[in-house]
Amino acid sequence: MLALRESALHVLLATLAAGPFTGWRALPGGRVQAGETLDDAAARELTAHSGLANLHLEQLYTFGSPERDPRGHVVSVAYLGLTPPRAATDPGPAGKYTALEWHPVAALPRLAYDHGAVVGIAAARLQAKLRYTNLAHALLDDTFTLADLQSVYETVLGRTLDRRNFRKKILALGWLRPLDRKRRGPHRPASLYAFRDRSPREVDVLR
Amino acid sequence: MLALRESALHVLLATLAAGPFTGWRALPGGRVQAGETLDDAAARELTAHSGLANLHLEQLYTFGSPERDPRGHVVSVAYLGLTPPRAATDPGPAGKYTALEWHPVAALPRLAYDHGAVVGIAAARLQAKLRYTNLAHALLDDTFTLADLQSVYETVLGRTLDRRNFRKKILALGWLRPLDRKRRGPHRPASLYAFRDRSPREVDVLR
DNA sequence: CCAAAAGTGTTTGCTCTACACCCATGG
DNA sequence: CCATGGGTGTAGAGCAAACACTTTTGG
Repeated sequence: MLALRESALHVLLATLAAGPFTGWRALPGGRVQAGETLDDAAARELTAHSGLANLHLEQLYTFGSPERDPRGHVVSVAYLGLTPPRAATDPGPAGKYTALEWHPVAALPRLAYDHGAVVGIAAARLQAKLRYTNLAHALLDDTFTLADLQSVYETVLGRTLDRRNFRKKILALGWLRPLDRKRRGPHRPASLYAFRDRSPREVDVLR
Repeated sequence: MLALRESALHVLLATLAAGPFTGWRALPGGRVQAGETLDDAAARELTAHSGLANLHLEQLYTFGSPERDPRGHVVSVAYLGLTPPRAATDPGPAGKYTALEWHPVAALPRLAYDHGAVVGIAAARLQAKLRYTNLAHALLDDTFTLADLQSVYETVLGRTLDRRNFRKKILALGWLRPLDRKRRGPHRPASLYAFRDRSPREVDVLR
């Protein structure tokens, strides 16, 4: 589960209460139940642990090296989840974990199993898909300013973008619907926007 | 396993000798063995059935719908394999299959399980990666002409490309090493090329 | 000498990039 | 009125697309 908090990429980590890595941090997860789709299992596990629901979840990669779990040969199907800011608060302890907390990806503790590598692959996938899809919607609340949206791109891509060029390009894509509302604040109010459509769209680029 | 034969995308299909889909066509595969990586298992199965070895193999997607196999809940990790023309001959019957044959993807028979969908996802992945990686090397023999290479792109992308622009762009990438040999034929001989490096490279494009 | 594929440059339009100033609001 | 972030246009460069003729060989 990835989210942006204070302009930094964060990942939701669990503290393990049992097993060979007791006390270590790891990605939350669980087993597929009989008669259940992999997608369903990922959504069920996520909701059970964190209360988060209805978020973007997509299959990431399947890990099956025999030595990844000291207890035996386990195959794990990793999922990439994305959370908008309003849902990205620490859920606290739940079920089999003694804690569930957001950690900045740039400064992670050592993770149990091969989960450190999993986070790296997830971040790379997010960065790649942001370049050619409308996936940014999954990291934003329903309404947002263009500055918010630009911040998503800048944080994930790891560099700054020219504000005028960004606005031109992103508006030309036609993905956004301008709202009649403004976000008030200490300075000039910013126009609010929403995505017209959250279903996947591909494009030729935001470099 | 995908390959290009006579300028058409083909897939290697097995004819099942047992099970609920006896006589149907399906993608060749098998079970992971104890102590074995998923990648290793894919390579082992491929070699065992077809004698093909040392080819491009990458994880494609993991399928786990409970209803995909009538015998029970099976999770399959699908791999995308690519074969150069010289290896893409029908391997004939082997092991648990009564036949192993290349079929054009454009006119497939009905496949067992959900394998029809798997082939569709594989073709889409191939098309996407051809656009931004040097993956074409896996579909070509060691030496080839620029016309051969252009044909790979045209076949997989499904449209024709301007010969002059194609040559300019592909040579500008620096991926190719010109050889001192020519391919003789009924017409003007064509210069032969090889890939300098078959390790994965990404680029901004061949549209 | 004919058929067929190989080989090669230039022009045009478009897209991306770089860049600076005024505006609206809260405090 | 001041500080701060919001909002906007244009000019130049680089890239992609369109396009036709000559060359080389085998038969």
